[in-house]
Amino acid sequence: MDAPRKAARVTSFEVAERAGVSQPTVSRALSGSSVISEATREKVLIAAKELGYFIDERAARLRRGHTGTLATVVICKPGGGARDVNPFSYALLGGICAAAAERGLEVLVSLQAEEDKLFGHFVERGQAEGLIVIGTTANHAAWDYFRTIGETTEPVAYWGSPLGDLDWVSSDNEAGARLAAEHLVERGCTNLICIGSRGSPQRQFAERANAFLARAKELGASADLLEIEPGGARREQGWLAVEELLASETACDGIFAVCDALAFGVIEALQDAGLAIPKDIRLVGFDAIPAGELTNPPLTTIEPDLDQAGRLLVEAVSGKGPHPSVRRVPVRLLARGSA
Amino acid sequence: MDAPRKAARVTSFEVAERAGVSQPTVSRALSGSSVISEATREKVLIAAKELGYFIDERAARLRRGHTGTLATVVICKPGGGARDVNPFSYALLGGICAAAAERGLEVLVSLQAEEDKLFGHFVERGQAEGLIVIGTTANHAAWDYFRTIGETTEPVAYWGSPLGDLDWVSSDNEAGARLAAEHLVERGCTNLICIGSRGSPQRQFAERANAFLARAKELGASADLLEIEPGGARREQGWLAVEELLASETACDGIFAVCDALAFGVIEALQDAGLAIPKDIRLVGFDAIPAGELTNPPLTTIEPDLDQAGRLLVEAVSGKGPHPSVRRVPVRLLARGSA
DNA sequence: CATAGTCCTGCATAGGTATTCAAGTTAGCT
DNA sequence: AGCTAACTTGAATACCTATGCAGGACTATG
Repeated sequence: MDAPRKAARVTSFEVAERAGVSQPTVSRALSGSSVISEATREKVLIAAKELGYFIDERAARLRRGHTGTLATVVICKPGGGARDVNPFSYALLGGICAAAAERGLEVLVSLQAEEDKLFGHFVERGQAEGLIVIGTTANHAAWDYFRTIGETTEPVAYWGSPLGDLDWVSSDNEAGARLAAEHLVERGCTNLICIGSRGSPQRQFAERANAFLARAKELGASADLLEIEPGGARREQGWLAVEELLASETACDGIFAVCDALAFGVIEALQDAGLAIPKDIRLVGFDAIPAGELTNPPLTTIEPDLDQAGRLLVEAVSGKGPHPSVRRVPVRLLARGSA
Repeated sequence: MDAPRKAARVTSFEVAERAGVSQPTVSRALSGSSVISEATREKVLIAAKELGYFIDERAARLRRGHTGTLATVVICKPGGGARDVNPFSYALLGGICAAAAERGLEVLVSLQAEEDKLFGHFVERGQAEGLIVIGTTANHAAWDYFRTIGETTEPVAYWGSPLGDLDWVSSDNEAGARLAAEHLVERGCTNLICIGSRGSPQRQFAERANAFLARAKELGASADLLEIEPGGARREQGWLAVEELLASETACDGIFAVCDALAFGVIEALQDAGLAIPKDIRLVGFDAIPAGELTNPPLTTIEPDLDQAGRLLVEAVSGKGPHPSVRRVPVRLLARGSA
């Protein structure tokens, strides 16, 4: 009873016939780049519009041999899946999409936690020319898998790879951490605590922590690391860290949390303890996720240039040459209320 | 000097040769569904693994005639682009991805604000079988465009379409708004204000506002609408609405903001005015975006079941029949601190 | 042993575009 | 007018897989 909804595709042959030219001419007229007389192109464009013709990307890509598409895998937390993604990953995804659009590339996004059929293989299956891997570093299995992928010759770029000698892009963690230290010291803090981790797989966190501690000491402040349990950076961990800090009665008037998610927990814990931010303790985060505006006080944080980040990632997988390198995205201090 | 990195693709013919069978047999062995002896399948799988063979999706899709892919367009704010997306859209995207994965579908995501080459046309160009449109309703040009798309025979589903008689899915706005009214009245509020809009294109907001006002009055409370400027639902608008409310000296002990983003502005404005939440005024939002946990107090809100939302959207574009309908996603009240 | 039936595999082809190669046309120049 | 060069177009084909169809091998049954 149901009439078949799929109208047969309009092909370039039909357009050609209507325009009174050959199929290759249609192809050339529409791809635009080729040498085609303006009159002919006009005819073809009109015929195409009249027939409602659209290039069949399936065929075009097969023939062309490439797709103009860039796959982005957002590694999710093992349990949570696509519903529990760090807002920073989404912000970064925005930067990637913007950069890809600048270059006329499409973006195929996969939010995945467990390995399965859909997990990667975009490049091998000819669906994309490059692969960008972002997301939580806490999913070891996923990172192991994508490390393997990257060790083949495929163009893969990682945001903050936790291991291997692969191309990866990240915020300029050291510069950001130094900015945080300087900001706190300038505002009179003398006893600083860095809440973070030096252990794998949080390589980025280690960079931030080390640079913060070094710069703080350089500036004459005392500075210690309060180590969180490695693997993931969640609000609860920030909360627990402050619990520990207060229990130990360590002197502290300034805290640097190596990522905003931790900082959110810090705010909560400090307020639970009746401490005022920034009066009693100043706080700086890292990542500048938008939700940082909502806390009370709003979170002062280090903001990476995500447009630049997107560009570097896209460039890394679009470029031809085998140039393994680590690229740093510039950061700035985003002063809001907490420090 | 650079050796060409692109190794020529391994084709099914090469696998066939190595396995001592024909190309069609390879195809059948790998697609799995067909009738192939176990011994032959084994041989083929081994040969494929040895050669590092992957199906060329470009060719497979051309031959097959479909792609197993679902395009999702996130409509962005005209100026902001991919970097200024409502967190709710991302949460919804998570639900869509999860639902698509359940069905073995891939998701092609496009974050776009301006109409250009990449703006849609996924289905027409044979890149996807269905199109899901989500995102801000404030981008009129974009919605106009996608309304046109939807009026052709293509399978398109919208989240909260502002116009037309198209398939669309949304939260159960009326049920949610009633829950909000009941919650506030149960807690003793008698003078309620709804901050929202009844005007197009925010059809969802109108549903929420109307249902809230009706239910509140049903319960014997006074309830009025404080209309915001239509188009977009931003924090600043919530802030301005409270300004206006306070200036008018309207009695008010409970506020329902038709979306969380507005509610964030409400919190800020109330606190600026020295009013305590929930002591002086109770507040309920709508959407349950994760950032609502961070405000002080955390935002009580209406939470739609986004897994269900994803499933409905995916189902709407995967299904065959032309069944224009509006589907409602169940909601629940997420009681946090603000009411 | 013959025949029907079942199961598996190979042959041939379609799917729609981009590109190579060659041919046709027109313009430019002496 | 004659020749060359530049420009434009068409014919044929490759890209790689999935599938309709037919045929071959093998089993079971009479």
